[in-house]
Amino acid sequence: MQNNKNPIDTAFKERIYTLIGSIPMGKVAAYGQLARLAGAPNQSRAVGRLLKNLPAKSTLPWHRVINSQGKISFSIESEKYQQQRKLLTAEGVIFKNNKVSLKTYQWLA
DNA sequence: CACCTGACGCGTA
DNA sequence: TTACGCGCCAGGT
Repeated sequence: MQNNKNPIDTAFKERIYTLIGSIPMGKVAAYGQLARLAGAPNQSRAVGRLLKNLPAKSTLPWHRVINSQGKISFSIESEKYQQQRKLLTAEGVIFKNNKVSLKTYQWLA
């Protein structure tokens, strides 16, 4: 266990993980949206870092997290882009001109 | 220690 | 609608 870790950062991380885990299949959430729900409105980049450092063994639906433009935040040429898009398409998310419908975000109030 | 980079987002032009 | 700039800030060089 890491002793002097900042409890606030740890709590933030846990909240983000919980939120991501609560995203229903076929729906998505934006980095900034999650950060906001976790109580840290200007930390969208922190959410991105969390996912980047996410251990491969994790079962979190990281692919359901995209940016506020409704697009996947990887280069359209990258393998990661293709992988994420494939996962989303497999659960019914429709892409139109590389973007998902805004309705896809409506998984919460 | 300075400087760059990035799984972001928003306001302006 | 697309293009930039700036805020934010942990990590890497």
